[in-house]
Amino acid sequence: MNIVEISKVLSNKTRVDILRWLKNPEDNFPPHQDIDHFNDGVCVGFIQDKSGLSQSTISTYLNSMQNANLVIPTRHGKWTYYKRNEKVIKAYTKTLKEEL
Amino acid sequence: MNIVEISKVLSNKTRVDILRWLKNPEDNFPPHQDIDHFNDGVCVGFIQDKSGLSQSTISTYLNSMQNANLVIPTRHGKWTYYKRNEKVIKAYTKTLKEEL
DNA sequence: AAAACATATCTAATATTCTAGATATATAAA
DNA sequence: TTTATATATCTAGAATATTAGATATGTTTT
Repeated sequence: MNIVEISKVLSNKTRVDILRWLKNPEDNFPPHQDIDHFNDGVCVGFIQDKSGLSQSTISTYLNSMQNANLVIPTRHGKWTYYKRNEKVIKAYTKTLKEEL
Repeated sequence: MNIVEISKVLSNKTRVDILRWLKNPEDNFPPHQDIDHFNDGVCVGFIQDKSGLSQSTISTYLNSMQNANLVIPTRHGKWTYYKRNEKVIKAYTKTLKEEL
């Protein structure tokens, strides 16, 4: 858990938005077609649509968020679903509260 | 209190270090000459020495931290002292814990 | 008033980030 | 096995961040 690396992720509004959207997928995204739940998170396409940015940009963002261990990807067929890594997110906010 | 702006400040190791040093000035800096306390924080020169970066760089950093309301400057004679803005720092960590 | 000192601002070179289009890869469908 | 679809990666131009030297400003000292 790296404060500077995670802070870099959070220094962009869209990436903060994505983390927030993923907190309540039911409220922020339409239901998936192939699976009837958000257990593994939300597919890239939905996140892209909601953000309004390009596919490659969102893929890059999600990759950086994954490198910082803020999200966890799961492949289902041709889709990749991303969900929050609550453990790391909690560790980060805890560390900030204690050490900042 | 702007999450993205504050996260930008925290996305640099030196700036995070500065905030931490300012938490315990007595432990991290030599005593000031003209005033015998750290009530208004630490002068720029000490922070510069400790960081190892140039005067202009540290001044720029402190300015960005001030713009994000993370630190409060006070002028004493020819020195500028910077101290943490605990109110904003706390608001930030609280918001992150609740909303992230 | 001049010199010295601390800090801020200006300027510029280099590095990094942002962002999208093009292309590659992986999977599913026809 | 060709075609379509979803996502990842590559490439590159524009924007922003990093950083320091030079210079300006404000303050104190002589």
